[in-house]
Amino acid sequence: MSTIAKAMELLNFFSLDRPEIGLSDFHRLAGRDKATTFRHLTALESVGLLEQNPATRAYRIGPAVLRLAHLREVTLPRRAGVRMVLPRLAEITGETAHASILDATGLTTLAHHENKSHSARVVLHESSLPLHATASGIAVLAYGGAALMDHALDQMQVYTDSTMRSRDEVTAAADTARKIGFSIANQSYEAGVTGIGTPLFDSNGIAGSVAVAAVSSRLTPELQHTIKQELRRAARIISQHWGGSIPPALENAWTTHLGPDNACAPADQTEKAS
Amino acid sequence: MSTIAKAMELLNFFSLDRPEIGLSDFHRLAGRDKATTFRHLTALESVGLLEQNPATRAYRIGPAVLRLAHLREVTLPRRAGVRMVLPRLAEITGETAHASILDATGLTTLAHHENKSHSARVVLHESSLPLHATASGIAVLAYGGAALMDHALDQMQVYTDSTMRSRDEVTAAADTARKIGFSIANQSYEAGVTGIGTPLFDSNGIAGSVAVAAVSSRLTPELQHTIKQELRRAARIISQHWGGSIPPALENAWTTHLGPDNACAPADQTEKAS
DNA sequence: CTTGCTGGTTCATTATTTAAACCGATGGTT
DNA sequence: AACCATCGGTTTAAATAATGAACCAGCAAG
Repeated sequence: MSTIAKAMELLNFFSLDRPEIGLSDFHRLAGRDKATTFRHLTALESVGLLEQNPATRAYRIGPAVLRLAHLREVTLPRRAGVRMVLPRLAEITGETAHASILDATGLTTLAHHENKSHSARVVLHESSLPLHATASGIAVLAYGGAALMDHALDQMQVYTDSTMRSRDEVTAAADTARKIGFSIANQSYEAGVTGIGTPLFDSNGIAGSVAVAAVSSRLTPELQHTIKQELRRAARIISQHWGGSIPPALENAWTTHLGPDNACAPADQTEKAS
Repeated sequence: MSTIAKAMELLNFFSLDRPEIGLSDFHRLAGRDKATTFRHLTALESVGLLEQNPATRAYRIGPAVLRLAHLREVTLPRRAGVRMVLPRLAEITGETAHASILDATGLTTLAHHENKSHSARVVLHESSLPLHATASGIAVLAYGGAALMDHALDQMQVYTDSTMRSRDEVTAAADTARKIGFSIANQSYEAGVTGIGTPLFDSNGIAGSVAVAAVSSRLTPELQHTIKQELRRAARIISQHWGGSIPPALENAWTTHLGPDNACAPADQTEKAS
C-alpha cells in the first residue's frame, strides 16, 4: 500500500464521537508505528488536511477540506439535486428522508430532511453509514459489485439485536433488494427505526442511495407503499440530475414490485419537485 | 518533502477555472515525472480524494472531501459564527460582505453575502483569494508573521493595473493595516472594486479575515467609516465565536483610528446580530 | 505511415520510510 | 520524593517504497 493511502487512512478514524485524536491514539487505532504515524500526521498537517489543537496537541480535521469541498460542490453539484426532492419525500411520507453518496470508504450522508409534524421523528446523528446495517447501505450493495460487497463484509459492526451478523444474511438482503428494487432494514441500525432505500446513479454507475427512515411502529403496509413510490420518483429525479440513468434491471424490479408508475402517468417527464 | 505532501500538492492545482485535470497536465503543472504523478493520482483516487471522469479520464476532486468537510464543520463550526453577522454587515454597508479562513495554502472564502438592493453589486466568483492583492489577504498578512508573508511574496500574481508588484509595497500595506486596524485594497484584485478588511482570530491566533467589497465609485468617506465600524463589530463577534480574542494591539489600532466603540456604548456584550 | 499527443506501465536505481529504542515532560499514586 | 504510566516527539540502521527514463498502446491530424 502506498504511503499516501496509509496516511489518508488516518483521516478515516475521525467521527462525530471522536473529532480529535492524539498521536498515541492514532498509533493504537491504526496499528502502525508511532514514529510512522507521527510523520504521517505532520505531513497531513503541513498541507492543511489536519490541524493541531494547540491546547491538547491532538489532531483534528484541517481547514483545507473546506476549500476542496467547496470546489467539488461548485464544479460537480450533488446537494442541489438532492435538496430538490428530499422535502417532498419527507412531507408526503411523514418521515425522515435522507440521501447518501458512495465513496471509497463507505456511505456519507449528503443531506437529510426531517418531517416536523411528528413529535417522534427519526433524528440522524451520524454522517457515515455502515453498508451492511442500513437500508441505504444494502441499496448500494445490491448494485455495487463484488468488490464493494467484500469491503462491506469485512467490517460488520453490530448495532442492535437485529443487525445482520452473517455474511450470508447480508448478501441475501442485497439479493432481495435487487429483486424488488428497494432495500429494507428493520431496526438493524437503530432500534425502533425501519429504513427503506433505493440506489442512485451518476454517469459512473452506482453513486449513492436515497432512503426514508421511519418509526417502525408507524410503518403500515400502506405507508410502506407510499414510501416506495416516492422513493422511486426521488431516485429518478436525483439520478437524472447527477447525469446517471436507472438500469433497466432496476426499472423492471420497481415495476413488478409496485406496478407501473401510476401515480403520475406521463412517466419520465413529470414536473419538477418544489 | 514527504511524498504525502507532494501528492497533496496536486490537489492545489484545481480551481474553478480548472475543475478537471488530466495526467499529462498534472505532469506539466507539477513538474514531476509522469510515472510519479500517475502513482500519486491513483493513490489519491483510491482513498476518494480524487475521482476520474470516466469519459475524459481526467481527474477531479473526489467525494471523500464532502465527508471530511461535514465532519469538520460539525466538530468545529466556522460558518455558523460567520453567517450570524454577514447579513447585517452587507445590509448596513449596502455592499458585499465576505469572510475567509486561512489555511496552509492561502485564504478560502467561507461565506459571503451580497446586498440585493444595489443593482451594481460585487459578485465574488473565486473561492480562493490571493494574499497580496486583496483586503482580506493584507489583513491576515498584517498579523500572520514572517512565514506567511514569505509565502505570500513568493507568488504575486498581477490582476489589475493597481495590483501591487513589489514586495516592499505589500509589506508596507501590511504595516499600514497593522497601524490602523484595517486593510484596504483599492482595485488591486478587480477593477472598480475596493476592499476593506480586518483580521479574525481563533484560539490559535490569526485565523482568517472579514471584509467588505465595495463598488469603488460609491465609496465615500462616510461609507468607509461605516464599513470600518461594522467590520470592527463583526470581527469581534466572529473571533469570539471562534474561541479567539482580539489582540490588544489591534484593539488600540481600531480605537485610535475610529475612536472608541461609540456606536453601541455597552461595548463588548452587545446583543447578538439577527 | 509518420508525428505528436493522450493515459498508462515497467524495472533497476535510489532515497525515503520504517520501527525499536530512547527522551523529556506531565500527572497521578504510594 | 520516588515511582509508574503515559503523553508527544526524536533518533538509528535496515528495509521498503518512491523514483524516472524508457517504453506501450491508442487516437487524431497531416
